[in-house]
Amino acid sequence: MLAAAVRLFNAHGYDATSMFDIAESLGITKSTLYHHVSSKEQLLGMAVDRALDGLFAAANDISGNNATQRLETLIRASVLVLAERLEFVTLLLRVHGNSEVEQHALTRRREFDRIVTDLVKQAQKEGGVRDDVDPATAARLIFGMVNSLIEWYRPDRGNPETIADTVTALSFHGLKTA
Amino acid sequence: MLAAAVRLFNAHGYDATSMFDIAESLGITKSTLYHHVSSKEQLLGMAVDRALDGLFAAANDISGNNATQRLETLIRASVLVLAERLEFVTLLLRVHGNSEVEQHALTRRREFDRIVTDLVKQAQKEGGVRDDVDPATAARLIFGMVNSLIEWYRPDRGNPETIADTVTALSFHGLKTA
DNA sequence: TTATTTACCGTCCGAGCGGTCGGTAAATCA
DNA sequence: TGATTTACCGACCGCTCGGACGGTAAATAA
Repeated sequence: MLAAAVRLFNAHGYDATSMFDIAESLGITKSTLYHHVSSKEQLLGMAVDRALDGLFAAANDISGNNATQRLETLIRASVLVLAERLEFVTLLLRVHGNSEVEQHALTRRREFDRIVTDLVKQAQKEGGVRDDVDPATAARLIFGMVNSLIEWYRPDRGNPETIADTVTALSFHGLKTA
Repeated sequence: MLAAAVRLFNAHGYDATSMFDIAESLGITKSTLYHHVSSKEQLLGMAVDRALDGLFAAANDISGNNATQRLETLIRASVLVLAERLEFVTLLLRVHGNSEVEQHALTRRREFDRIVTDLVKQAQKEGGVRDDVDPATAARLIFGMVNSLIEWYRPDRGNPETIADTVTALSFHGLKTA
């Protein structure tokens, strides 16, 4: 049910998707849908939490001897979470704070950003990451790259590990020939 | 007038922004607004065209002795267009094909993607770009990075040239210490 | 001066929205 | 068995939306 809602939200936009549309796609009526969920916003909240929980689980589970390695681990893990929970993360990344639920999601996203920025900062101190770039900017750009997955990655084309390899390679070494 | 509409579209979403909201922000009535534009969708169309025209102007104007240099030029130019037409490009990148106008924007975006992918492919042949990555994937990832600007870049913080430097540096050399 | 165009407004409309409510029938519990 | 909960439905409500329409007053053109 949540999955059906998220699919429609992503396909036509949250606002453009009516509760009737969701009910119809499930073969039930709107009334029945409201018997199982209390509001449209609740569906959104459950979905973005599913995405955020995955991201934070990855962030709390990173391994590596130093910050540079840990950053690479987090980038790779994030790609895998994006791929695995693609539709939920897609919805999350399109949220823009128009309601309490969305504000809460934004707050958690900013918290995640801070973790990444701190990691970049530490990696710079270690000398593992070039120090001629602003850590916050670098963090945003790298995760901009990671997050772009939602725009084009489709689970039936190419496996997540290969993508994760490409993303980490580009993140650390860029396009230039090795 | 277009600027006011785009600002509201970006702030609250296209669907969530009513023609009344736009009119109110301009100190006129909805009727007057409809005297100047024929529909809400027309406003959207004008805005995304403004963004796409900037991007294609950049793509048609790139210089460089080889594909690798031309790719770098295009990346840099795109960052500057994003910064300059931030609000229009923001709207463009949030469009998802729910109407004729949006479909048309998507088609033009795909055309731009193809230009970039071709450039990466050529650069690989030249040996200027690592050949262990799929060109289409690399193109999408790099421009995912570029496009992430709309999520966090604000014209009053840091100048576009500095950002463009960082983006090209990360694109070609990655995070690793030089 | 008169005719026409331009900018502007208040009012209205049909449609669609999120959500409520009263009720029914099947499943579960005692 | 009877009582209660659960899943489901049709009808309805207040509200907002994009857009249409008829009209007015100022600017412009003849």
